Amino acid sequence: MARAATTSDAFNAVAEPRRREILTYLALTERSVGDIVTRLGVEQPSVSKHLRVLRNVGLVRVRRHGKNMFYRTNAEAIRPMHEWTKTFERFWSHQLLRIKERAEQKAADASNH
Amino acid sequence: MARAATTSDAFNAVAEPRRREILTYLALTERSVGDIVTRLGVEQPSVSKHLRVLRNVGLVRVRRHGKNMFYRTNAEAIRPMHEWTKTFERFWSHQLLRIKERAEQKAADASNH
DNA sequence: TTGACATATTCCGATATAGGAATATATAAA
DNA sequence: TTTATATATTCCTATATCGGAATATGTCAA
Repeated sequence: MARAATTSDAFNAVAEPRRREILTYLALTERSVGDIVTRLGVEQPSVSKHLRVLRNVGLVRVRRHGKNMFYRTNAEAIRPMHEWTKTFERFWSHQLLRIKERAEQKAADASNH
Repeated sequence: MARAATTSDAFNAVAEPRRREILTYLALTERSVGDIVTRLGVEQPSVSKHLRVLRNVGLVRVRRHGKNMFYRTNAEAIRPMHEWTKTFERFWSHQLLRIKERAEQKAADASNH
């Protein structure tokens, strides 16, 4: 067996940095493929292929208008990733707290020479 | 060029479902490799290889105690993913709001027969 | 030192990429 | 209908995976 397909879920699709850039760019407004190409400075076929992957996992939606295809981010599809990472939030808070406490302890020890 | 290495960053490492399972399991307490093996029901070499990847990107920390290696999740390394997904939070809220509004409008239209 | 246990690494094979180049498809304009 | 523009797809190749099987490494105990 090989690595899971990029189109198997949002986690795999988003592992590619270019695709994250595209999602960020398309979050506010829909954009044509040409706009994405000039914004990212990437070859057009490359952009189309990335969009294909994003579309397959529901991370973007498309609309045709004349010769143009307008893509926009479907934020809802990012939500499961947010939820998963969120479950670790309390742990990094704890870690930071412990680091802070240790630093303060150290400072107190130092002032008591 | 091929797909980026799983060890290139947290996004790539976490794309693999088994590795997400491991991180979840190791979030609360450190665990030995053997514990992970029995918990996940996966071959030991497979677990060791996943742990290797997670370790390379800083998602887990290790400590040796006798014959055992105890791994624990380093939540801090998940934070960048959380931050990235968080930037889309307001968009899915908007989308949900729009869906809700549309549903209410539809209900109102229906009641006005 | 030898044996037992815990974990890591290597070798294998099938598979899926990403980018580049070339080309195909679709729509509008002349 | 031909031409131009926008986008998508195909073909190519190098590369990195994942799981399984076998084996290596490391540590403790007798």
